[in-house]
Amino acid sequence: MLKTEQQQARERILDASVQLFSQKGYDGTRVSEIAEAANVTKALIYYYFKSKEDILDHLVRFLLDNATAMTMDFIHTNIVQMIKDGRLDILPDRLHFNDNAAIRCFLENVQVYFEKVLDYLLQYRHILRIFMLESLKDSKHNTKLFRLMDFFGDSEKNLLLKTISAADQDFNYTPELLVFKFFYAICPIVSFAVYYDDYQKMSNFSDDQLRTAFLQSSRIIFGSLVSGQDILLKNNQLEKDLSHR
Amino acid sequence: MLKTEQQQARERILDASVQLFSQKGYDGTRVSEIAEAANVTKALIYYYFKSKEDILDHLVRFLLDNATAMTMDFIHTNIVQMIKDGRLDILPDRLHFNDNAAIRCFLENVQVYFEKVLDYLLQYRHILRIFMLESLKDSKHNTKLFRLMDFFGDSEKNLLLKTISAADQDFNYTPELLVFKFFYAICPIVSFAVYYDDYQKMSNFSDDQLRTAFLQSSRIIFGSLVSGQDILLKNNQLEKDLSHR
Amino acid sequence: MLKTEQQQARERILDASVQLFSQKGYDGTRVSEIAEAANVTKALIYYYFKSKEDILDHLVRFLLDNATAMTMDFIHTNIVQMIKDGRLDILPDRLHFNDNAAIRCFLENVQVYFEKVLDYLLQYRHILRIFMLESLKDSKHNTKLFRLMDFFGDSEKNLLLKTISAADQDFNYTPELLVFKFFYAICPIVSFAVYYDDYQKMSNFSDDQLRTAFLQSSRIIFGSLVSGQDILLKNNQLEKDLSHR
Amino acid sequence: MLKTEQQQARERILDASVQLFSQKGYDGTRVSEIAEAANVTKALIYYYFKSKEDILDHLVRFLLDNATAMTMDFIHTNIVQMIKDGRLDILPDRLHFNDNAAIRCFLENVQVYFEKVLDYLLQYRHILRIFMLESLKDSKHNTKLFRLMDFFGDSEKNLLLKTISAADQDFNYTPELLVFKFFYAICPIVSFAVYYDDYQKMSNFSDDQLRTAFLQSSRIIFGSLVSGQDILLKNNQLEKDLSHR
DNA sequence: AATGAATGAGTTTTCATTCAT
DNA sequence: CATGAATGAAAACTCATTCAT
Repeated sequence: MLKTEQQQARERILDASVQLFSQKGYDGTRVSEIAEAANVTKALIYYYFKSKEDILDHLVRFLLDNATAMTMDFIHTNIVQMIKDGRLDILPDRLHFNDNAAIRCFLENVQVYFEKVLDYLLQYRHILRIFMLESLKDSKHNTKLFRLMDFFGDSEKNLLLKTISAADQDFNYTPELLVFKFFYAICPIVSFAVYYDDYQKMSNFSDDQLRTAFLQSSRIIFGSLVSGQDILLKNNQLEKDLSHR
Repeated sequence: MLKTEQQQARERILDASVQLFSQKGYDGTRVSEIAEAANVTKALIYYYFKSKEDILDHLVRFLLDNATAMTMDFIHTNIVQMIKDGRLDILPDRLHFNDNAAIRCFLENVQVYFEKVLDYLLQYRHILRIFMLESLKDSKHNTKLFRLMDFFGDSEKNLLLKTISAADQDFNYTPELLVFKFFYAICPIVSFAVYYDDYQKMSNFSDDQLRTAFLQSSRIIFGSLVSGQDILLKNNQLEKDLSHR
Repeated sequence: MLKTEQQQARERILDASVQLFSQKGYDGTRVSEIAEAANVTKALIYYYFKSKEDILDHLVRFLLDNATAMTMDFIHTNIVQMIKDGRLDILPDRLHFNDNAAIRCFLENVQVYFEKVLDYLLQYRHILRIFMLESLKDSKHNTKLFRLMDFFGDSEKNLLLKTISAADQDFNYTPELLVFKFFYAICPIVSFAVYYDDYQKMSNFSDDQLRTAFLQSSRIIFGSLVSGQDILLKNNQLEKDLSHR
Repeated sequence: MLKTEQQQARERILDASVQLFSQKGYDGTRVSEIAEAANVTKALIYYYFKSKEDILDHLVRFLLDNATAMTMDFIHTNIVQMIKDGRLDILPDRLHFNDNAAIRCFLENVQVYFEKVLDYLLQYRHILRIFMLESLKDSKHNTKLFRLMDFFGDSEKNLLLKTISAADQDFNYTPELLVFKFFYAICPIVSFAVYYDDYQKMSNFSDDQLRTAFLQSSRIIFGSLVSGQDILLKNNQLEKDLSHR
């Protein structure tokens, strides 16, 4: 999707759509603009896609499919593998790690996964922006951002994910912690990707600086993805510390 | 804007616009839809507003003015007042509180202010949603969300704010800490307001439960608004703690 | 619909549509042509009508309503009145006239009605042509020509018609006689109206000559509308006569 | 044209066109629909036919050629043969039969011919429907239905037919009788073929029943094809009879 | 003989906006 | 204040046709 060479017309149309939809919104983009940007005729767009909306659907599906694949990969490589190795147990109420090494290993993997997710979101930040734009409207893609944000992908069609998702629910995540996770872990990373270009223009950070700054910020929140309750506890402690200073 | 009684036509038009813009986006909303929803004729809309965009401008200005007023109020009541009282000093590199009581007072005020902001954002979450929708496009309201998010209001036209804004920059906030603040403090609260209705529908929380859960989550992050560096330090500590468990 | 003075725009649109649809068919007519012929802008057409098809629907409904009204009028003035006067009885198996005068009266009324129908069809022959064109396609107006042809109008929505229609079924019309009636009474008169202009151009008849010639031809078939069986009997006789000449 | 086996592409295209043109009209049918129905690509259609209109022309010519052939066959077998046999004379003002046996023979032949025509029209009723659809518009096939209806075929290009056609004009058919013939003989049989499927669906007749019912009805009208004046005379008689009953 | 890709020139429809009253 | 009627400009979409292979 990022090739700029002599791409096939269909891909050029998709690319142009990503650019324009993410800049001007779906409704704000004219099919003729897409045609011009993709250097094809309007009619050809309708040769490849049933309608303007069909283009959007393709983009949404593309992102969703990728996200799903990546999530499944993580689950497989980490959760499932550690369970097989006997280093991790999914108890009714929590993940149980056999030893500190297991915890450390898991945390490192989460960290790696987090960075992979971040890079993925950054790579497709334009589509993500379209996604966000649409999720804010009550369009049919309304709920899909939530799904994506939960990193669960298209869970309805995917049995494995369903199982893990169920497991995650057993995770003793209280609804309150889910609120925390959603608004203080997922929203920031999505926002980071979506506002990346705007923020960069405003701050004059280099790509690397910005990415590093964000990752550093994220580390503050990290542990909570595993054990939010601990964070809350620690933090109460924190507040006391601060106030006793 | 929230009266449902026998409102005047002009207000009904604004109300209908808020609803529709926030549901379908600016471009996705037809003037005729606004007319229908407001129970007026299209022509009357053009009697009260110069153009469709003029309606949007009014809404944006309304939110911005309110936000500005609220921010200035906070600055006055806390920062300025504490400086006058000699309890707070703005040094070239940081805020300096004279004693623990001052810190505690400040933190409490921040907390109160935060809740006020939250309620404000929740009250006008529909307009905020429009704001967000527009900020994601490269419309002329593009940059305004950033300004709003920074609680700086319409800084160009406001000398006092300018001064304070400048002061804030001296705040010894490293650019890295601004990244943290933006993505882990501002984004969450804005997202919370914007996705409030969607999240509630999904989670079946009551208004109170959801608000409380979010405020509780926020407390984790709070201190960092004052002293982000400390949080970062504490957090490194946290990680060590976790791994030594 | 036939005024040529300073008509209202809506009527001019309908008139232009009748002309064009009947000349070029519905599919063969462009909305822009209607606009030009009606001397209005394309946009105004969409101000008055939901779509191109909506125009067609209006025309169809117009003809149907008129036909229904005329049929009901006939039924009232003749059938119902004669029943009230005790001159006509609807028996399970046939119409029973009390005396020859009643038959003669009825036949005269049928004749008058027939001419009224003919003039009506001639007046609206352009709409009828559209009707026929559409009934030949499997459009949604497919079945409506049959209804119109049966002079029963929109029988579903009309209780009185329903009753009479039911009476007509009791009329001892064998299915075979209905075939005769449809193809040798209804088809000719409808065809006459629909092909009127073409036939006239080809034959150089004056309006009066053509109309008279057709009415004269019709008289041959007439009795059969009342008592088809008789005609069939007589006709067998006829054939014998002819062959014995 | 009715084979369903492994037809050649060209025939499948023609078949599909017949189906679609007769269902949706020429203008209402898309080339892509024909392609789909014929299970060929659009491009192949343009390999076999010059244009969409070229397909229609082929169908029209096909029907016309057949009708011409059939008419010529009849003329040859009956008129010409009877003239040769000295049983029939074409006088300047009328057909003259030598004896009753000749009349009887001619009438029988007309009857047989009529049934042949009926079966022919029924067989190609779909093309006939297209024909009728086009004749109602002012397309270039406008006048061809008249020609077909007159059983004259494509008279311009056919010298023999021209002669016969001329003879027919000498036939002492008054213009009034032509009106009768056209609207009460030709229109019914054409309508019967064209509305055959619709009528059948509506009436639940079997093929045989419907055909028989129509032929029976036709017998009433028959003589008039030979000697309309007699029918008219007889009919006046008929009316008197009825009224004296 | 066959086709996937491509298109010019239209088509229907939409929409923000204006205007006479 | 209020509105029904009107519209220019442009939007989405269509379609018969062509062309390179």
